[in-house]
Amino acid sequence: METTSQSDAAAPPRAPLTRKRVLDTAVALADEGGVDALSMRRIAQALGVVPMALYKHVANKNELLDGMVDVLVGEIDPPVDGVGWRTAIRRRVLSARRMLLRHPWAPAVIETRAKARAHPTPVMLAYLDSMIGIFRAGGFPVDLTHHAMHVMGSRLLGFSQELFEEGSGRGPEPDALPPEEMAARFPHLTELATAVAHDRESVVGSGCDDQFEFEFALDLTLDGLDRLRAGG
Amino acid sequence: METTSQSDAAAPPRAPLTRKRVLDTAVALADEGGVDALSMRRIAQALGVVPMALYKHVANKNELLDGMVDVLVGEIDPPVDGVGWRTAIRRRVLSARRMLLRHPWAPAVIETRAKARAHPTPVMLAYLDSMIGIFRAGGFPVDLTHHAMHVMGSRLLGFSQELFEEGSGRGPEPDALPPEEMAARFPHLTELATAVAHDRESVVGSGCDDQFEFEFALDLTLDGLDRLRAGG
DNA sequence: ACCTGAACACCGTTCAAGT
DNA sequence: ACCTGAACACCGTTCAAGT
Repeated sequence: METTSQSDAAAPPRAPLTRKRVLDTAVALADEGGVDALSMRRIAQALGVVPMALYKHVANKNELLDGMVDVLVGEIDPPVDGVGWRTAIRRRVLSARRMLLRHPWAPAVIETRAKARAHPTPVMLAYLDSMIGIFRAGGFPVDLTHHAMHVMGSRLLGFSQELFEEGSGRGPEPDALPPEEMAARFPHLTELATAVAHDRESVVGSGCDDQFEFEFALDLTLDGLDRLRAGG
Repeated sequence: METTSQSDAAAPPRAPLTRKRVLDTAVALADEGGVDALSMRRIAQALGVVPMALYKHVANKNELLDGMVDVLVGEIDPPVDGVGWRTAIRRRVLSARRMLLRHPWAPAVIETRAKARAHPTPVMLAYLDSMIGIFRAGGFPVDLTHHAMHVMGSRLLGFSQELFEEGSGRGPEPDALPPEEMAARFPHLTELATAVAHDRESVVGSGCDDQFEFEFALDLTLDGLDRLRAGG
């Protein structure tokens, strides 16, 4: 195959390769053919680039998947002011659902990413923080907000299990944010995490009691169903 | 490498290869190294068998994954009699949760399998049918049972989205059960499906209104949270 | 008729050789 | 210093050649 020109007027550089272009192309390919059909080689081909060129913008395929999830979280509508917590949460969750319907491969990828990484990306943290902020502004005390986030879990982003597992002794991740920056950027998340940690200061693990949270959510659901049943 | 013997007293045949042995080994390998580390070649190696030998017992890797999910569903405790619907559902869901904790790779696989297949395996159908049966026996009318199954969705088996998508015009699957067998083996499921179809006989699609179901579950959850908040 | 080794068309990623 | 082709160690699956 011949190049279009060998003169110094080179072929149009087709826009420089950027992280955003790589991630957007990856998302588009996954939308078309599912995540199984997604490969580094195919993304490169779609961008008219040699496979190795991608590695300048993403460390490896796992990090590419993290980046893709960030793109999706960015598609969720930002919270609206002045409408009350319930309307704000409801709109946000329905926006997240619309995003998931556009990208049916997303829940499975998010599920595996949440299990594989010790902690979520900053984009994900910002989403969770903003969601917590809505509950807090709506008059929910910290502990009920904590339960509420667990209850909403599977509806917030298509997760079925807990949002993020504990680091489980793997030690701090290399790309963890310093605590001060965490507190500054994600104040609601920090407040909640601090309250939870203080709550169980005498317990070994500083994380949530996942079993309790699961049963709390389950009982809330069963209560609701029972009420409907009794009401006819 | 030499064979242990060339005499007619052959090496112990290590138990004949069966579908169950293939699936159990696959589940064990996934438990150890995650689903990414699972390959046909590795399963074969663990069984001391040539890779192609597996294809006598599973059609391909996707069908292997379906079989693995069936193994997991089989680990959920059967329903208990004489305890009331609420206790029965609660125990069952908590048993499903324990299964998921034993196999952290399961939700992502179930998620992808539910999206890839047009309909669930008979084992999965039996699980869902039995769950519906508990609600019905507990006095829930069919339509409320329908909503309840959607509400419980993500807790029933770690699904986040709808349990199974509509066939979406792909036509009947080759391995679909004939309607009479469906009705005989899964009576509750059939009753519910019939009621739903009748409900929307004037609508084109015969499936559920997923959007309605999602909002129903969301509002049930929000009602419960609001009640707790108001109660202090 | 049954089984299986080699082969095919892929993968993600490394690395040394080019510019 | 930067970029990249070939190569490495894998995949799932086909298929023809063996018994």
